[in-house]
Amino acid sequence: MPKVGMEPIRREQLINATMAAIDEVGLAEATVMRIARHAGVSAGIISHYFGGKDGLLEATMRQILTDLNHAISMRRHALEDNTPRAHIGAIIEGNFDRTQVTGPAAKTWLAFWASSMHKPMLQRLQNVNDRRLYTNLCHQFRQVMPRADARNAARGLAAMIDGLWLRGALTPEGLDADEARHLAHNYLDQLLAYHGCQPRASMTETY
Amino acid sequence: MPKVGMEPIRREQLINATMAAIDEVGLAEATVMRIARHAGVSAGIISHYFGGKDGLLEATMRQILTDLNHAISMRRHALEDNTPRAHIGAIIEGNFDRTQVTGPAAKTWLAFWASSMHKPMLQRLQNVNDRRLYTNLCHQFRQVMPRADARNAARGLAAMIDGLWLRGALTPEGLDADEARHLAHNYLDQLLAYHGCQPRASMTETY
DNA sequence: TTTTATTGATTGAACGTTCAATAAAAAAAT
DNA sequence: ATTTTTTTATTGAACGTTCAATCAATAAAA
Repeated sequence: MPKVGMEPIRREQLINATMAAIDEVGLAEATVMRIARHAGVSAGIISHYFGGKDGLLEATMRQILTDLNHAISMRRHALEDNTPRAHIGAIIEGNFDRTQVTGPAAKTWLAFWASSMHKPMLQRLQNVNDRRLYTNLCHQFRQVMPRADARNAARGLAAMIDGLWLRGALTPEGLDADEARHLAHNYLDQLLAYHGCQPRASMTETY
Repeated sequence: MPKVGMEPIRREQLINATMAAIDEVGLAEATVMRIARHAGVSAGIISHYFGGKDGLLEATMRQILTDLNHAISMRRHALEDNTPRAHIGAIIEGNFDRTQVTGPAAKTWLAFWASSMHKPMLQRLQNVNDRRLYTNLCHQFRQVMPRADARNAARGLAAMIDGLWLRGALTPEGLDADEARHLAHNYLDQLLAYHGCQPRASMTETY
């Protein structure tokens, strides 16, 4: 079987297998053997390509964060108008991208989040991502409200997004992405309404 | 050392030691030996009083949920007025009780939450607690808004509370409980304002 | 003397990592 | 074209470690 140029293929296989294994039995029982079996390779190959289990887990988390940021920036670059509402809306939409919220990636993300409390490397990755989200939100809010208000709006919306995400990952039925987006957008409307911004044309209900 | 009636004392010691160990090194590395050392006893005693490590972890999660519910219902019974706003406010305050949000209990709670995804017993405990919070919020909201709105308000506020909680447990500095309460209360005000309720006398800022 | 509480060495299972062996593909030599 | 050599990719058994659970031994209290 050995051909040249297997490395990128195996890396992708193993990262996907890691998410599948964590989705299946959780991080604690996602052993190298189980992950390798998912990818259809032997256990030893993990150390060969990732230096060890920790390297594979780190690479998997990087992949998830990369995908998430990609989903967000794609939507932001596709915007027609440059209003803060549009940008923040795109951030919300990106966070609730179907590929992110459904399936193995969501549970893997939550598992890593919890694990990052005591693993410095994961914590670092988490922090960088958190700060980017906060900074982006803050920058947009500051264009329509004072700085102190913008900071609180950014923190509130970030908490709302995470809360919806986490509840979605935990409910056995999985996240109702539409409802989550609805709640986040309405919260955004409420935050902006206090500063004289018009709500969107559609979806002006109260909840 | 052996005296009669040690059981309740040891159980409490070991549950507290479990939280301390999880706070220190995380659930994955909270071994029975480390927990026992924290409590100043030997490892074997855990199986004696809890039937095994799983029994101790389950008892610890029960304790945390009991404490949380206690903090909430104490505040609700101490209310002077019976308005929905007051009750929901008490639920918020209870959730951000200092003893809950600070220290070992918060990180232990988050660790269990993540772990509950793949451990049926923990998931059951989590579900019961979640449903109680949602039911209580829903019941209060329904007194001032239509049922569909109340359901969404309850889900939104529950997500907000969890999001603030989780972000607090993960930030190295710990949760700023005052800011979290502030954000949650203002979100509550916004939810109620749409249905003709007056905001609280104080704290009518926008964020 | 009997009961209750506790210890800690031992056991067996499970884990991540390592590495010599293997096999296929690619390159070089004939 | 065929054969030989080299390189690359992969395996899986062996190793050392770590963990939870067990239980005979022990010691204090009743």
